[in-house]
Amino acid sequence: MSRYLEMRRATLPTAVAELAEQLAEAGYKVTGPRLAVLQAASAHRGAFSVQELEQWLVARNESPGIASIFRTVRLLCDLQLLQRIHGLEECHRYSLGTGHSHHLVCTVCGAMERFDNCGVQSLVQQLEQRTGFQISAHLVELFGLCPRCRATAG
Amino acid sequence: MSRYLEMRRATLPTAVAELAEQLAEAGYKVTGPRLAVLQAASAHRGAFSVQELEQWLVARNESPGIASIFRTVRLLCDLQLLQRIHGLEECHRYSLGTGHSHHLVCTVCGAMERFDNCGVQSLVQQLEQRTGFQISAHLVELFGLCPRCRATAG
DNA sequence: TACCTAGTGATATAACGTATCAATAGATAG
DNA sequence: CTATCTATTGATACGTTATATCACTAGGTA
Repeated sequence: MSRYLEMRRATLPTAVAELAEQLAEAGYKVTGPRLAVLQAASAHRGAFSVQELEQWLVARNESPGIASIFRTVRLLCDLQLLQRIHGLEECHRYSLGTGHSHHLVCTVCGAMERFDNCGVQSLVQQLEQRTGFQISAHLVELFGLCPRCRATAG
Repeated sequence: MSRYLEMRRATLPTAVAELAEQLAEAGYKVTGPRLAVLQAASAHRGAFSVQELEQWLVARNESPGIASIFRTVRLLCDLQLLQRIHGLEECHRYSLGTGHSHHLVCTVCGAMERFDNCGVQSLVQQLEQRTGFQISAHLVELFGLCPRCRATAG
């Protein structure tokens, strides 16, 4: 394990330490700015934007430069430790979590549920036959009101 | 019908004239810049970006200011005459077409097929029961190689 | 035809993100 | 433990996409 991570591990939530280990295993250095971004990300339950991470970090006087926050987010996306969430109007939110998945996002408060099986396989087959395309990726995201906002909004 | 549209109608492709009429019916003025954008949009078969519209218009010395191109694109989106296409990495492309639909986009050349029935109804019901969310919108976009690029790429 | 106001163009501004590059800090060898 | 090497950082310039502002223009209507 990285020396720096070993030194800081006791002060870190388990989830953050595990993510940091995955960084190290992938050959990336575990640095202060990267740990800070991991902490910020794991402090947000649902979907978050880079700006929200920055605000959280600034409020705790732990903020790396904005460029490093973007770089870390990008790195985590590349390593599939972070998922980009696509919205109807914007595509600038992220959520911690491994591998391929989809999101059901509350349009009021940003609360989020992940789900894996999106059931587009038969649609994909059908369209491949009809159009001759070879389909290699898909985007499925759902939007609505979470139970809490549903209650509040009436 | 608008006087200006009546005057120019003979010079316009049918599809453009029909879109212009829908603008007029919705209470918007049919203007030179708006007609120019409609012509540019209908000249592009598949998905296009605002920059591509601008280049097409500049090449024909018919380009309105970039602000008006953006404004018109936005207006057409609001009126559901234009659809925003959400990509895996970017969401800055558009396609002409009415109402709710989805897109199958070639990741190499941008060719596009629209489809209406995305078959997420049962997924939506299932998730509403499981999560308590009230789902009101969805995003379903597919990506792959079109027949032509598939042939070229081997 | 004249008038009113929606619409336009030029440009400033904003949001989101990447490129550059000198300085720094984490990892490794000795 | 220290020196060294290079990945990483921060500051900032830049790029792209898009909206806000505001004086001016042109399309619709009486």
